[in-house]
Amino acid sequence: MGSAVDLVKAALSERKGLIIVGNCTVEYHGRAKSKLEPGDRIVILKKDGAVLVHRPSGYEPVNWQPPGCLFQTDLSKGVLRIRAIRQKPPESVKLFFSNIHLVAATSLVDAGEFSLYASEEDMQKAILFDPTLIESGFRPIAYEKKVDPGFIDVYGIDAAGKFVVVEIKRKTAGRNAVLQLSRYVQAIDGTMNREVRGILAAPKLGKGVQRLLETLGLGFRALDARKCAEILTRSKIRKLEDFA
Amino acid sequence: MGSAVDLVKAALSERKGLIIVGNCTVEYHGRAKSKLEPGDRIVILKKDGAVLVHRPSGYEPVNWQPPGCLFQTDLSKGVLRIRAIRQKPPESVKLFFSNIHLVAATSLVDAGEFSLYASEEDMQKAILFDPTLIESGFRPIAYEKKVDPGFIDVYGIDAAGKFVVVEIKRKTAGRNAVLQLSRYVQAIDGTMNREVRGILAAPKLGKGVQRLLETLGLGFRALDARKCAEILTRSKIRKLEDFA
DNA sequence: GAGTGGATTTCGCAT
DNA sequence: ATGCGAAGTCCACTC
Repeated sequence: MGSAVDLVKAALSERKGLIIVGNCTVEYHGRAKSKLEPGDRIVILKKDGAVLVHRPSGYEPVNWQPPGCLFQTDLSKGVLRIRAIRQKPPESVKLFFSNIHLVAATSLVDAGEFSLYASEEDMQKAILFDPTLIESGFRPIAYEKKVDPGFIDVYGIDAAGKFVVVEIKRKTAGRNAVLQLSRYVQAIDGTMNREVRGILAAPKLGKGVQRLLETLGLGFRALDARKCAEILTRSKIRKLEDFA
Repeated sequence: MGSAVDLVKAALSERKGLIIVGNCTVEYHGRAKSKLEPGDRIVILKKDGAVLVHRPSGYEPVNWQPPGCLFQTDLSKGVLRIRAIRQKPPESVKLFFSNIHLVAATSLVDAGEFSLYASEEDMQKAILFDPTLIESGFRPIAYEKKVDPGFIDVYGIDAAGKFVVVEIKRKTAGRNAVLQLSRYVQAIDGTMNREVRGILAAPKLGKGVQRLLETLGLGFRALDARKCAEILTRSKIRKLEDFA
């Protein structure tokens, strides 16, 4: 236990990462507060001040802090105590280890690039690259256009010269997506003397959403994020700025 | 490396947890897809089939799977390969370790209870326990009352016999909270022949929200989640059902 | 099984 | 700094 404390102290002072596996309790005070009774957990303290406390099961950490924490540690009556303190918002996570199974100080090097495909942004790029994904004759004018309620994903003119507002969802579109699109159309409609159409581009519609779309006079275009990613792979367009 | 593979295989077949620190690449295919170039990472495979791939910095895992994955592993040309496969939705995370710094098979026991205080639900409970938190003379009738647009947090009658709809936010209330409250008031108003008031209970209001509230004729009551938690600590009320 | 809303959400971007 | 919306969100809960 004593050697574990030394290792922990050394690692924290050297801004190294730490992995600790052992029996502990956890207290959290901040935006909310929580208490975790004793049990075996995996704790990761990262060099940027992030904290993760993982139970043996589950995806989410039971306690945590985003990057930016300062660490304090000491040994008192056989209990290794670690405090992670955050300034904004003022929060703290306190760990009390009564038993330690494993401690590892790490100096990890990771410069590997991470690439994610088939996000909503990919769908947006694909539409700008090939506007016929929306409909024949559609010509985009702008993307991320600011209007009162928020940002319009894609905005343009159709074959007949009408304005078109496109709302993109990478998953099944629900009521909220339709209402959002509707608000955008209303907002544009109020400033234009030309007819404004709204088109929802998503892989599919939730139950009853089709009816709502029709009621509000909005359109739908089936569009799959994966296919959009493939279109981009075949094109040379990589950045949104390419369409500026 | 060979011994690491044996340890990994043994751990996975015995449904133990695994912690692996080493240099790897990661591929993800599923709802989206991603590629992570080589670098040092901390990988946790939990006994329930959860996967976490952590970089040396940051709160969020760069790749992951929620519980329910099946694991496969093998060694090929000095590369330890681990595949985590999920059925619904069909997804996979593939790890390729070229170098392993640490492997630990774990059999963690964690039965410790976790308690979280000061959630939105706690504010709701506190209001039901002490309705004067809203205003003197307020009497709650129902909570989580279903109306067309959603659920009303708390619903009751004020000192003058008017209906009151209370919308609770545990953080600063924004425009959406006001609009949500407004929709609830409209919905109730349409079914009642009595005047309906709307009160937003939150620690504070976002910018411009005060004006919006006034425009819509709605009220505001400052209410702090921490204080609600303390009130509940002093009371014996623990479950919403206690107010049924 | 799908739909809805919350989260100690976190994160990123724009005002 | 604040605000707003997306996320491979996850998760719990209702219909």
